[in-house]
Amino acid sequence: MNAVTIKDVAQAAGVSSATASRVLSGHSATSAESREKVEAAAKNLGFVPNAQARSLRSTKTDTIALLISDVRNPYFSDLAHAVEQQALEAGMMTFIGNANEDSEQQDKFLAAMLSRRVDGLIVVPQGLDEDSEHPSEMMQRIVSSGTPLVFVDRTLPQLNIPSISASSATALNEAIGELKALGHQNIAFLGGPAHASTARERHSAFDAALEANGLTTEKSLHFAGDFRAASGADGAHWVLRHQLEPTAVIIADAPMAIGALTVWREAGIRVGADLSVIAFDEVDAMLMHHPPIATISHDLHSMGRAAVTALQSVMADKEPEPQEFISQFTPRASLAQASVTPGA
Amino acid sequence: MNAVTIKDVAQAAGVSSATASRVLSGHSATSAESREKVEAAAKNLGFVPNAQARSLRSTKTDTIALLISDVRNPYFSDLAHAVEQQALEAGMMTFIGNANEDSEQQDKFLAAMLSRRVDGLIVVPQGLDEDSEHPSEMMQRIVSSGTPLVFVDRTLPQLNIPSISASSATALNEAIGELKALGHQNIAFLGGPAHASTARERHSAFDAALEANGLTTEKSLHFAGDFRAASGADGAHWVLRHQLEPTAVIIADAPMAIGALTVWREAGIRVGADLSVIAFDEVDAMLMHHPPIATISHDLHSMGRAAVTALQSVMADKEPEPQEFISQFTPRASLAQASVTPGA
DNA sequence: TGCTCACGTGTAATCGATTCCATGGAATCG
DNA sequence: CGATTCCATGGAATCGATTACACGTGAGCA
Repeated sequence: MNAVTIKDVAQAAGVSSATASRVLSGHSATSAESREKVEAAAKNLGFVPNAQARSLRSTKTDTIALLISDVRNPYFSDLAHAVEQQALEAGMMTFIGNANEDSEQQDKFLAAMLSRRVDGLIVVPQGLDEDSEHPSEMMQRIVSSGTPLVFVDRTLPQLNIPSISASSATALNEAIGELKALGHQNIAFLGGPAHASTARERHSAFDAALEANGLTTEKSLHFAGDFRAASGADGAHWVLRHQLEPTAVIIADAPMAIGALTVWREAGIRVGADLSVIAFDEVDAMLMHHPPIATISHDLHSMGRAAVTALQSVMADKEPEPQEFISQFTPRASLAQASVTPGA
Repeated sequence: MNAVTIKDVAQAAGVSSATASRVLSGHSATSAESREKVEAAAKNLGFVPNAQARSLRSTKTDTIALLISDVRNPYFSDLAHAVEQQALEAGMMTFIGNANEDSEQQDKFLAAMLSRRVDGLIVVPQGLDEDSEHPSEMMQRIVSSGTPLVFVDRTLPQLNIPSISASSATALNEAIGELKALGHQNIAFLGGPAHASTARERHSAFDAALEANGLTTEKSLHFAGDFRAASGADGAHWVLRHQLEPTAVIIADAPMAIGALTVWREAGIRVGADLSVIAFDEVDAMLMHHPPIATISHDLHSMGRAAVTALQSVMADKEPEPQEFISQFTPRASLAQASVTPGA
């Protein structure tokens, strides 16, 4: 139906298509007269430029792609929102893709974006399933295609790609310090999947914080989840059955925390009395919980904006300055004196 | 960097670009020999077809767009996920756009999609701010552009567009019946913004359910929120101060419910004792709450799939069969005998 | 006055694929 | 065996914009 092209506009305005193009893209010099005529004609005919044709010739699409690992995780949807807003301000559309924590879907999306010749890519990289030496073949192709690329949240250390990430060291130090002051000795950690660099970072920062606070690190107190609610629930059962009877738990993301807290509620565990809980990611549900849950949070809005800015640097052939955000610890009533151990 | 075109592939394979194209798109008949040669050459050179060029000529993009009103609302991110998965199965990419409950952003996104010539649009329409006679000008242009379009979740009654929506009448009837059986008389409703058809539907179904159960509808017990957490919090305060001292509340979506429940927790109201609560949208946080919150939920996965299917019908110039999903009521421990009224 | 320069404009090439059309050779049929 | 059909293929047009290049005109300068 929309058969109105720039030629139609040009004809209606009585100029050539070159002039019409110049007016509509506002680049070269044009006379006030033809500018007026072309604009009137375009409006009149309801001209909608064909983005395909435009970017075929001009080799830019004004589109970037954002690949996240799970749209339904509020952490990533917040990030996506921040990226999208910032990109919009810079006049670019954002393709949001969903890897579903699955590197096959990731590759599919990346292939589609490559084929669409997006101007740049912001990726929360999926790790490598087993073969941790080589990032996925598709990721290699992206890199060798020369498409501007930055990583956000997670990174792949094998590749030398600008990354925007967060450091939880300071926050975990504070958190562990607080727990120790409350008398906790056995602190469990419900972590994320090892293929995510954030999960590894949080885990090692946890160990470092224990040591820095003079507590012993205990390998058996680490549970490997997958950042989803179901694994948080599994972790919650695991905590209850653990022979060291941990009195405090730190959980690596919000969905896992919600899963775990649901199990503890059902089991009659009193969080903030029997068990102290700290969760990564500040989401509204943590404040709804009774008692409210202490959190370690990232400034996702800033991270999203920083990722776009870094990408713009790469697109302009500049070296983006590396940036690391510091997470913040917020103590709340979910922290209590270590006293009774949770019954099974 | 990626200067490898189909001509390069053709040359490397020793055939013409026409043959190469035929092999790679798998349409017309090609000999086994050239098929083999072309495929080898393409793989060898790392050929990535240029989607712009392809769709410029073939006038299809294998891309649909989904416009939702808030990515950070789990309701919509679930819907987006369902749509995306279903579209992927049908070989189409999905552009997810975010209206932010704002019709200016909606229009911006729609314009971009129109310009990109997406094959179809699935839209959760924003209402009209004041001028409820005319849907936004951009929406009119979409319609007159002939781009296949379906509405999902919400609808715009002024336009005759296929819509996939949910009916909460039955579920609300059950819910109100249950509340009445528990002795509740004054039931408050924290609703959504009037510009959303779902908010209107839920509100009128609420009134109808009251009447059907022989309770009187009371206008002053309706609070107009905006589907976000902050307005839920406002609504919660409003409930506490209400002179009719409602003993039960129904909340129109999950973010508002979380906002409201946070306020009530802070105020020391015992949900499931002092106050009975039912929330729309089944999200994990509702089960985490102590006590778990009764919900009225939609099958978003099916709705998302149905939307894609309906869109495919429209794209094939067929009339999609209209479909309405029935929401489901799940009673939980947040419902209690009406007894004490909540103190202020 | 003559020359250069800048500016607005039109013509035509171009981006990278798909696809219409013509062609030559093989296969099939009477 | 000659005619017809079918199939694989190459040449060239095409999609709708941008843009390199050329041209004419009027201003500025010596």
